[in-house]
Amino acid sequence: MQSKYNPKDFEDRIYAEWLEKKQFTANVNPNKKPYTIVLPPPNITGQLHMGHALDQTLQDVLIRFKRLQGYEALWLPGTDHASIATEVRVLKSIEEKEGLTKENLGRDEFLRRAWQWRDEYGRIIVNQMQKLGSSCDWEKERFTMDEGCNEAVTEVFVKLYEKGLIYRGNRLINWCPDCKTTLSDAEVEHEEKPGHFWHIKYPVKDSDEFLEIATTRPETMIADTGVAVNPNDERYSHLVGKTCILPLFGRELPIIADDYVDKDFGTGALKVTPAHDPNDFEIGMRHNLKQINIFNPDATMNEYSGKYEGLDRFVCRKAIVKDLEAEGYLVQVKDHLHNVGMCYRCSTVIEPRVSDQWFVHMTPLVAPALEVVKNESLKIIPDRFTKVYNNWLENIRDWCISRQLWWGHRIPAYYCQSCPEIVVAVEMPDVCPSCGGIHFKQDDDVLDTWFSSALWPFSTLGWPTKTPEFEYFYPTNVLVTGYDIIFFWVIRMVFSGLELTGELPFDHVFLHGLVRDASGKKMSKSLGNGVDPLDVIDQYGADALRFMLATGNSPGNDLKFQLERVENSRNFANKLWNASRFVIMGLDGVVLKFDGTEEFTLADQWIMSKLSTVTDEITTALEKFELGIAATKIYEFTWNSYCDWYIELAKKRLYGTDEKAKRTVQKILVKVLKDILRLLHPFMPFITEEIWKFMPNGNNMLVRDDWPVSGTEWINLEAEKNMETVMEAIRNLRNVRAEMDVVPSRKAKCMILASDKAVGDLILDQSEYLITLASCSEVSTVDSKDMIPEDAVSAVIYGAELYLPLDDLIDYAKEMERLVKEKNKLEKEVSRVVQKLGNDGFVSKAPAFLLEEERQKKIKYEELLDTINNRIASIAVKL
RNA sequence: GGGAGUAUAGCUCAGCUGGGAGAGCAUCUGCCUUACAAGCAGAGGGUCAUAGGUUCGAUCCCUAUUACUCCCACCA
Repeated sequence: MQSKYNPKDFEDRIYAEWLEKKQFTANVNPNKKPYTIVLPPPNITGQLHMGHALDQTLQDVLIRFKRLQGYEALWLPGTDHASIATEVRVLKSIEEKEGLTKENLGRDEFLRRAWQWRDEYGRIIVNQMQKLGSSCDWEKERFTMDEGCNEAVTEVFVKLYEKGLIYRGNRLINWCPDCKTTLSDAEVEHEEKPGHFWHIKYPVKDSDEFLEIATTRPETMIADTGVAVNPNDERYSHLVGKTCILPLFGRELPIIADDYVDKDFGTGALKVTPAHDPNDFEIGMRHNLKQINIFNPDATMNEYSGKYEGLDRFVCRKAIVKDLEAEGYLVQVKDHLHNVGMCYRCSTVIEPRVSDQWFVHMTPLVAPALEVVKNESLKIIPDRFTKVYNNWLENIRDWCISRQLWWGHRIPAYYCQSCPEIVVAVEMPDVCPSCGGIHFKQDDDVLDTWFSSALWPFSTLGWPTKTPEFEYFYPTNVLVTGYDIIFFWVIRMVFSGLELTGELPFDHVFLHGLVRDASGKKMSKSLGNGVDPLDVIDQYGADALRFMLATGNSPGNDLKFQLERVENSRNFANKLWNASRFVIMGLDGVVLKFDGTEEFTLADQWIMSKLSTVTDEITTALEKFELGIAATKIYEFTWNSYCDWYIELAKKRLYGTDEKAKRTVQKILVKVLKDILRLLHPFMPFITEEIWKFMPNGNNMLVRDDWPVSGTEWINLEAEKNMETVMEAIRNLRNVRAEMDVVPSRKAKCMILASDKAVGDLILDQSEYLITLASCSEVSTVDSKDMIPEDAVSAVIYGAELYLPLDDLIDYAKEMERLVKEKNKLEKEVSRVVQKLGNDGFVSKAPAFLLEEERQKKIKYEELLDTINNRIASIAVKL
């Protein structure tokens, strides 16, 4: 093994071995319990970013943990066709390279290009995931538009249609004039933007009165078909039922009364534009108002707009305002902040429009989805997002699922060319059931990309066919994804799974946050602040990146990406690498198995006891999805307990001549290291696998069925306590020496003056560690102060004073300073304890163990303080 | 207009069921001590946002306030 950890030497090779030995392949296996995660399929729009790396790291930690625990663990990978996003990207790239448009290409050629795109990016994505170490079962890789998923989508559409849950309706929908397609409500992003309130006079017919109307969108007046006021508004009640004249156009508009109108907002009079505003649409329905569509698909004005025809909507707005002003209809203009809906893909302002579309009828699907959260069969982590989940479902409207795009699942609806009949079926029908006609045309539209995503947990396992895989692996166990797609995806999977399979698709949702850059901004291509996971892997290794991502934050919180933290993780890997190297080099190829004849030292008992505890804690943390806690624990145990202490404590025996002692310490070193590798493997799979090869009996791979069990028989609190005392002594000695500026090479005698004989004996018994770790030349006990030379400094622990005679090296002023500092600290502690114990409330109400603890502390601190005070007194005379 | 989150060391963040505040980085001091300078040893640094409340006891629970962030929402 090389002295520097160099992940490039082995990461790719290890991954290839895993694949070759089919370590990630999951099979139907009645002898094992299944554990399933389906990967949130990345969009094939481009390369993976740091957010994906986070998402996948969390999943990989969980799936590797379960695989090690002995589950038949399936992590099913795949990619998403991402209908609108991909179509936009592909078209843009074609336009840039060849100057061709969608229309130039035609549907078939466009689709051919899109599939090419998919193949290319699908490969890139798989490669990236493998670099990261994702342990997916690649043999089961899926794509949302592959044959099986296609079949599932069609089947679902037909089924839901037949059940009345999908219908075709003429409704007001969100239209993106740039993408030229409808969008669901979830796909519209709202942003508050400064705008204006234009107050316009609408003359009342056969009168010299005017109705003053306030609007933010004057251009839509072309489509006005009424004016509404509140029925209780006395200012206008005499006008209800009359007619007013649309300025500039002269059309007559009925004045109606509707409760929707707020008397106190604007002027209390509302122009009604049923074809281009959701509220007006509803009002229009109630009052039978005409709908006039005034926009072309690209949101330029259409033929209804008279002289404004052909103008862009915003240009038209200016023109109309100018004309209104010129003709004296414009009363005033006010600044106004209002919410503007925008396309989540291209940020173009959405145009509400009436149109024939396909919808999912949501009401019947909502109740079961709410119920599973209420009765806790579905748990969302962290819990606070259940509120978000509930709130969305409670206010949901029907889901518009048809898109005027080409890249996607084509809607299985067939229009008879001889009569108005629409047939929804898996295959194109032969004969029209109404008129007997034989010519059909399939609906041109495709489905919302999230329609197929909603089926992902089961369509990928073969559903609607009840394959053995589906029966075995479904329902899946946990869904890991970002909180930003709760609406788009998580909820839709839940209600789809419940409706179609009768089961929850997963019982836990584990949500993580977004990855931000070091200054807290969202990473994005347009801002250019994205960090490419591959670059980081190239520089620091995949394990370092993974470890940083897994420890960076707590569930549901955003994570700031900091290279220093990756570096720290890399250093940790290096630490482990070198510790392993040290252990392995010391083995001289001997087979090591505990045989019951070993004599364990205090240090051995201590590390084994700590190992048992930490194993237990890590297992529990992982089961509770507390990955950050688990990672921190293994980090601390490895670095602090194992490397900083145990290896140092082991060295003397390891280098010594006592063969038996040497073998014992080797056995412990190896045992603990092997468990560290197992516990760390979910987080750092590459390095742990690589080191594993060098372990005795490490010829198998580490990946499966090898999670350590916490050996409770090793737990030894007495040993832990005693070892802590020894460590405390060592720390104090080091501290004293450092404060006195005594170089390590200068060894000193250590004389123990024990007030508690047990402590004195313990230290003396473990004195070899004071010699190796605290630069002591020899250690001895003394019975009284008289036996200690004049020029000595002391380290005080509970139950003993440790004196270091340092002769000329002692600077008493410094020593005094140190002692006073220590004294102050102790006085604070003592007064705190005294106060606490003097509090009747505490004494009578606090739990007994705590009371006892405090009493012990009081005794301890008072004794320590006493000792320090004596020292101070004796030094004072020397100054 | 509703809802949520965050506020802890100079920076980035942990802190599980209330019981003497932690890590990494940065800073200071000393060390090439035969696994590791991507290291070792030691040190400094925090009225846990503010004000109340509950409690014997609050960083943690409750209320209000402030600041920042985010989500949802058809008042034109």
